[in-house]
Parts: sequence; structure tokens; C-alpha cells
Amino acid sequence: MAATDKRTRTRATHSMEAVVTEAVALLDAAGESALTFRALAARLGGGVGSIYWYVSNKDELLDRASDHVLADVLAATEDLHGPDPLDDARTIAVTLFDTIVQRSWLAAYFMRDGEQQPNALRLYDRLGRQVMRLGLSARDTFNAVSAIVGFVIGTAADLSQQHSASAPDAGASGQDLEGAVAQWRALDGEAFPYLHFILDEFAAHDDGVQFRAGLDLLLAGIRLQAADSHKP
Amino acid sequence: MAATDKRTRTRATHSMEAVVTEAVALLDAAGESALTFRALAARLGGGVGSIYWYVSNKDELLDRASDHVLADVLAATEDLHGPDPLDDARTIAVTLFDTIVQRSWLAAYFMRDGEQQPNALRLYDRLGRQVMRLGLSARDTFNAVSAIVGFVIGTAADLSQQHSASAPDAGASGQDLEGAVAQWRALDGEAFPYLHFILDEFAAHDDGVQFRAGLDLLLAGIRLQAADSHKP
DNA sequence: TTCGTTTATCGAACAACGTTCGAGAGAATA
DNA sequence: TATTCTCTCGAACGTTGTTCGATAAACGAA
Repeated sequence: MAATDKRTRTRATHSMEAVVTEAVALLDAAGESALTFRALAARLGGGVGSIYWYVSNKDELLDRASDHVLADVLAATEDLHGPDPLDDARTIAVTLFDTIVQRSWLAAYFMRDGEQQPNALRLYDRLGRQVMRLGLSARDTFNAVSAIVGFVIGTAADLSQQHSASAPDAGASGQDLEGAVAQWRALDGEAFPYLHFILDEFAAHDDGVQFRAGLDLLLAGIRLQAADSHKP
Repeated sequence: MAATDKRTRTRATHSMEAVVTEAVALLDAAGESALTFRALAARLGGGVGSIYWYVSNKDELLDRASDHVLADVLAATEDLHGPDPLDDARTIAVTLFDTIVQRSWLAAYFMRDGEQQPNALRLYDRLGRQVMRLGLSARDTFNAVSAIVGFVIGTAADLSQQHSASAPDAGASGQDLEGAVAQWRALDGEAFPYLHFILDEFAAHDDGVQFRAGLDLLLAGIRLQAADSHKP
């Protein structure tokens, strides 16, 4: 070959690990909108097309990124053998919730594809194993676990999204809340009696505390069902 | 109002009503990805830029579309004065759930902006009013209502998204479920005891039934709290 | 070594999207 | 008629996900 430039251009070399890790880093640093193929390629020091060798889709990239983060949750909930099954289930739920709230993109991609999200499956099973200890029927167990997962994901998604509605990444939750409070206060107290009733609570509430309160309500319902099924 | 007088009119004439209505029609017909400004403009028989006179953003368009749909939920849950507050709350929750499941785009935009979503506020208040009848404290009432809303939105979002993951619009839920079942069956029964335990239930489950079961668990927990607070 | 095949990288190019902008039509007002 | 205000329009811009052919590098066989 009559090479015009003898200088051998060194090509970058990637790996699935690097791709997913840098994707997560990009997401954590500046939110979901910051994860573009071009930005990711630049961060990897390579070209755009290279990423498509590891991942066939942006959806798949996000699936893998989500599962990558769940590894931390999995590690944090190892060795749970407390006396109360639902206490352990609660620990898993709270850990998962705290992880999702900080990353608004996670909720939408949790357990979307079992094949590419083994950690999600492991976590799901780990939660289920705790509920199994209650001795409920397969159906009741399945329903209870699904309810817990739905509640965790749903509440976390709602919050993380509501907070990122105004601020793309940094959490300026204070301003959001103040604005909503002012708006509610301006509403007619007779047309919106409930809003008026809880306004002070709303103004001072903490998302994490509120989530735990709701979770405890759900767990109390499950506990009640378990007690009933043992002596009907 | 909507009378289209085509007499030598070179320009089309729109209205907020038409814009939002056609946006919803587009969303219902072919899913979230089908709602583009160009497609909407074509449907309205006008230009792309015109839409921006009524709506400053695509987010605002979706906010308004979401609220437009909630009007139906609001109409379907009028005049609820049953003897049991939580029965009425359940009716609202189930109605909302059924509405969201059929429209995957709704969950993400429910109650994002109170200013542009008056119906969401009304519905939220209506649900809260039922829970208020339990006589709980403001804090407990607020927590209970938030838990219900989080559970409804979360579960609905999870389901509607899981179904639209493979099929963009039409509900081919059967194929999805079969695939997941086959995948789970292939997993190790010892590494995933819970998945193995509920596999048959999972294969035969109905999303709507399962949601109602989970909702009843949560409501049972709330009921328990209401009973406790009245006699200690 | 040399050849051939597989693996992996690269960036230009494409289509679609949200959004902006200036030009102007139409009706109301003065 | 002249002026102003409301509303429409579509070309154009920048950004996005994705495709594609060219090609470098690694590897095994001859």
C-alpha cells in the first residue's frame, strides 16, 4: 500500500464494561438528556459507530446501564436473615427506592428485559424470597411482591421525575415545592378541601419519610393477610 | 365553533381545544412516538409553527393532553358518597388505573404541573376527600393518599410500559408474557427459588386483577391504621 | 513469513425530531 | 384608509439515533 501517511493511527479499544460504566457516569453527572451516543463516544475517546458493536440500541444501552447500577443495590442487601421477613423486605425496598430517586432514568428501565438485566431478576427474586417466608399461597405471594415492587418503582419514578421537571439534574427541590405550595394556597379552600387540609404537611414533608410511611402501610396490609391465612 | 367553512380560505384556523383533542387522538391511535409536531399539524390541516402559538413546548402539549384525558376519569367518579370511604377511594383508584394502563404516555405526565393540569388536581383532591373521612391526622391522611397515588401511577406505568416495550401500540401482551415465562423457566430453580415458586401464577396472571389485589393490601393497611388511631 | 478470516473501530451521511423565526393573512379598531 | 393585534405558515437550524462501507488490528493456518 502506498500509504500517504505512514503514521499508524492508533485506534481506541473499548469493552462492554467501559461502555456501560461511562454511560452510567454520564447519566449520573448530567441526567438522562446528557447520554447521547456522541457524548459517550467522546468520553470513550472513540467513534460513534463503535458503541453499536456492543449495543444494538439506545434502549439496550439504558437497560444495561440500569442493571449495572442495580449491582450496588444487590451488594447492599446481601445476607438478610432477620427474624421478620417483612423487615428484610422493607430493607430491600428502601435501598432500591433510595437508589432510584437519585437517578430519574432508572425507574423507566427497571426490569424491562430479563435477558439483559440479570441483576434486576436477582433483586426481584431476593425480595420474593423474603415474602415467601410468610407462608402465603403462590398467588398471594406473587401479588404481594408485585405490589411492593410497583409501589417502590412508582413512587420513586413520580418523585424523581417531579424534581427533574424544572431542574434537569441538580436537585433544586426547594424551589419546586415552594412554588407548588404557593399555587395550592391560592386555590379555593371549598373547592379543594383536601388540598387545603394537608397544605401544611405538604409544605414540610420529606419524600423519603413519606415513602417509608406508605411502604409501611402496604406491609401492614400484607402482614394482616398473612395472619388471617394462618387461622381462618 | 368547529364548523369548518372552506370558503376560499387559504389559511386554517385552530383552537386550543382542537390542538389538544387531536393530540390525544394521535396518541391513542399510535402511541407516544406518533405524536410529532409535523404529524399533529398535518392532522389539523395547518402548519407546524401554528401549534407553538397555543403551546410553548412539547412537554406542555403532553401536560395538556394528559389533563384532557383525566376529564373522563373525573366524570366517571362523580357523586361518590358510599358508606365506606375507602370503597369510594378504591373506585377512583381503579378507574384511574384502567385509564392509564391503556395509555402508556399518561403515567409520565400525571400531575407534573398543577397550573396546566387542573383536572389532575381535582382528581387528587377527590381521592383525598374520601381518605379524609377516615378521621386521620393531616400527616397520616397525606401519607395515605400519596401512597395510593404512587401505587396506582407506578403499577400502571410499569405495566403499560412493559407491554409497549415490544409492541409500540397494539397490545400483544400474550407474546410478551410467553417469552418471559419461557425465559424464567430456563433459569436455575435453586438460584431463583421465588421465580420458580410463582412461575405458574405469573404465566396465568391478569394485570388488572393483580393490581386490585395489591391495592386492597394497601387499603387494608390504611384501614388498620384508622382503626388503631381511634382506640388507643 | 504470508494469506485469509474474524473481530473491532471509525466517522461521514441520512432521516426524523423539536424548535425558531420572519413574513404575512385576517379581523378588529381608530 | 391606516394601524394594530391576533394568528398562521413553512423554510431552516441544530441535535438526535442509526446505518453503512471502509479499514485497522488480531489471530490461525499454510
